[in-house]
Amino acid sequence: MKTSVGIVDDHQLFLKSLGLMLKSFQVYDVVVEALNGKELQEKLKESQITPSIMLIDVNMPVMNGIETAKWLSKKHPQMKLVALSMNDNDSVIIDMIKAGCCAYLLKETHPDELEKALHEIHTKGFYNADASNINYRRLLLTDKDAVAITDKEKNFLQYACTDMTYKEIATAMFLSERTIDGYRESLFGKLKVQSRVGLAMEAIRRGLVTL
Amino acid sequence: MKTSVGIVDDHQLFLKSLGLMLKSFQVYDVVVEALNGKELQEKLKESQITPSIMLIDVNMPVMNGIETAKWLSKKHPQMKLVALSMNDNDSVIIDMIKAGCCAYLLKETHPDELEKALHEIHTKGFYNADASNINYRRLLLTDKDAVAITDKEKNFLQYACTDMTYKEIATAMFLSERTIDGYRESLFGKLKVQSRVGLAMEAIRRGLVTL
DNA sequence: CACCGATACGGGAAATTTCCCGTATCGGTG
DNA sequence: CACCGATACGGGAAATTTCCCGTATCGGTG
Repeated sequence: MKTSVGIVDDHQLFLKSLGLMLKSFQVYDVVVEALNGKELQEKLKESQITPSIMLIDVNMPVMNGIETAKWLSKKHPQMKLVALSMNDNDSVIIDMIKAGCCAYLLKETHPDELEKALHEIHTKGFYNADASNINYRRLLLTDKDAVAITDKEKNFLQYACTDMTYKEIATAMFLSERTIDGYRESLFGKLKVQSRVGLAMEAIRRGLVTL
Repeated sequence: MKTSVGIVDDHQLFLKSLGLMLKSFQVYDVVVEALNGKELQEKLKESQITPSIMLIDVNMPVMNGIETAKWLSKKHPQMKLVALSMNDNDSVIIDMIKAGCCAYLLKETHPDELEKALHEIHTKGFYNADASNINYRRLLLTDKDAVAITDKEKNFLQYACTDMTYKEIATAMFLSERTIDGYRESLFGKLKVQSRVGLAMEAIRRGLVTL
């Protein structure tokens, strides 16, 4: 019997063609396809299908890969989750692993590696992309200084990545300039930067704000 | 006889699976696959193959989509070029069209639309993604204020998207602070921003600097 | 209830950014 | 050769950012 696989990816072309590729591996059946986490939730509930393996894109509208992985690992703990992404942004990899993914594959992976990965996940339960250049040591290091950013700070970050002055931001957030100043100082420390430009860049790099 | 197609995309998974999808349309033969423009150049020269249609990803390392499209339209003017991208960044679309692409498709396009597009391109020579939300009016408007950015300015932009102060940037570029100041002022005008943060954001948004 | 951490805010100085005023050189071009 | 646009640079003021000093409130928690 073939192994059932689900795919969630907002790029339809990739979603469908990856499905074709999985089928070409002969041993997999694509039983669910969705464009984002929300759609996946609905399809899983409706169809009562539970694939053994789920390939999850990280960047998706409506409901992103991290939320999706969290939901799946809570709702279907036996399901093997595989994160699929284009950028090898460290903090995102960590988040996906934390959210319950047992493997992280880049989209520049060779199909053969995908096949090998899926096979190992199915048999051994995990897969380490040793061939890829993911540096686990660096990962753990960055994890150590992975920091908790409050909702208010995140909100401020959005404004900080803007042409607005701090005074304008304060007005927009209905807060005093001094309060804003506190957020800034706190974030400078957390993200290890020294200027607003550095802050904005780091925020984008970490995916804390969407451009 | 089947129509010959080439694909250039740095994401191997996408490259290969898209190839499978094209084959599944029955009337296309994928004759060349490359991970970037440079590799494509070599493969085309070596094999002496000239596909009728070339699908070109915009974001690629080594040699990106714009350069690749320019080279192809000069070297193989009869080849139909199709830009393939994930973001619908206006200025990039314009650049790809200018570089000789006769169509621009997003990766979130549905496979049916891709099939339709390829068919139209093959028969009529062009394709307009009317179903997609590309707003041509907006495109032309942004084109009007598309501005020429000099190499020096681009170099400065890289530094501006950094934690460095202008003084440090000046030192790093072996120029006076005043000269740097001129670049800044010029770019503020060209990109219509009023602060360094705004400049940095716009630079990233337009793909002028890579994060 | 005393203490603490999170949150909000004020005053002010130093550094940096932004914007204005100029000048000088240099390679075309009419 | 006079003129012009591109490039490089200097001086200085105003605005903004960055960083320091505080204080006050409030919801837990020992």
